[in-house]
Amino acid sequence: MLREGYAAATTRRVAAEAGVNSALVSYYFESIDGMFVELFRRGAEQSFERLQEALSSEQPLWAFWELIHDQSNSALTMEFIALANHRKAIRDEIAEYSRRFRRAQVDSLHEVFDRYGVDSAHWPTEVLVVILSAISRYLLIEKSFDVDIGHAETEAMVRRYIAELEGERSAA
Amino acid sequence: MLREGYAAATTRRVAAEAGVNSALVSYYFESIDGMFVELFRRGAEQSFERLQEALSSEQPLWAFWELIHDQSNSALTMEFIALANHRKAIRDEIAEYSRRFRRAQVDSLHEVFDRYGVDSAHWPTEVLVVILSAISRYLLIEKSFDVDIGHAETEAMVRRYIAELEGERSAA
DNA sequence: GTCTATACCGAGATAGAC
DNA sequence: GTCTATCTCGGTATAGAC
Repeated sequence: MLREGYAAATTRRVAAEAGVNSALVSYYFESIDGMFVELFRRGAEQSFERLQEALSSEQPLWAFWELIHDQSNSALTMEFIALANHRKAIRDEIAEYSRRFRRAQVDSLHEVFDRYGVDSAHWPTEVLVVILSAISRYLLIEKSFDVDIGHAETEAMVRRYIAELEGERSAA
Repeated sequence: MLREGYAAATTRRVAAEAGVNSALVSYYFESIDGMFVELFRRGAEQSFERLQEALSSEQPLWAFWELIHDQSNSALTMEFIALANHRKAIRDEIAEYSRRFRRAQVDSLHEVFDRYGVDSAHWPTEVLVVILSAISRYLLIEKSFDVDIGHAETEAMVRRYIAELEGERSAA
C-alpha cells in the first residue's frame, strides 16, 4: 500500500509477499475488502495507544503535535482515506475510529488547555484540536507533492504557539 | 470519478458513457493516464479562473473562503490526489498547479491583508493562506466521512475572523 | 489449513478494416 | 475518425484434492 498504493495490494500480490497461496486471502478475510478492514483496525488500535501515551505524557501538546505531524503515520492514513472514498465497509470503519480519536483528543486536551490558562470561551478545545489536525494533515499532503510554499512559516507558528503554552520541548 | 472513484473511470466505461468505442480513448489520449491529465488540466484551468475572479472581487477574503470551502470542488480534487499518489505524470501536473494557485493566492491576499491592517510580521500571508486552506480541506474530508466534531465551532471561528477584517458578507 | 486448478471478468492496448 | 476484433494480463473468488 505504501509503495504502490492500495490498488496494488491485490490478493495475488499480498499472498505472494506472504509466501502463501492467494486462495488463503479469501479463506482468512473473506474478501479483499475484509483484509483492508482488518489491516486498518490493527493499525488504528496501535495508533490509539500511541495517542493515549502522548496525551498523558509530560508535555501533551508537544507530544500530540509530533504524533499527528509524523509523515510515517500519515501516508498510510491517506491511502486508507482514498480507499474508503468508495467502499462503505472501510468508510464506516474509518469514520468510527476518527470520532473515537477526536473524542479522546478533546477530552484530554480540554483539561490541558484549561491548565495552561487558555480561554475556552474564545478558543474551544474542539476548535484548537481541529485546527492543529488540519494544519498537520494539509502540510503532509502538500509535502508529498513537493509543494511547500508557506510550510516553514506555518510550522514555526504552530511550534511557537505550543511553546508559549507548554514551554520549550524538553529532550525526549 | 465522483460517483465511484477514479478506479471506476476505465477506458471501457468512459467510452460507453460517451457513446463511443473504447479504442478511441487510446486514439485521443494515448493512455488512460493521459486522459486523467487532460481532465485535470481542464478542471484546473476553470478553477484558476474562478480563483482570479474571487481574489479580485469586492470581498476577496469571503470569496476566497467560499471558493475553497465548496464541497463540489473538493470531491474531485480528493479523487485526483488519491489518483496522483502513485502516478508520476499526474502528480507532477497537480504539484505544478498547486504552486501556481498558492502563488496567486499569496500575491493577491498579501495586499488585501495589508489593507485590512493585518501585521504581516506576526501573520505572514503565506501562513494565513495555508491555515485557511488546511481548515477548509480538512473539514470537507471529515464531512465526507460524516465526522463533524468541532466543525460548526471551527467554521464559525473562521467566519468571525473574516468578518472582523472584511465586514459581514454582503449579498451576492 | 493449504494447495491446485479454474471460472469469470474486465482492464489497457493495438492492428487493421472501413 | 471510428469501428471490430483480439491480445495479454491480472484481478477476485470458489471447488475440491490433500
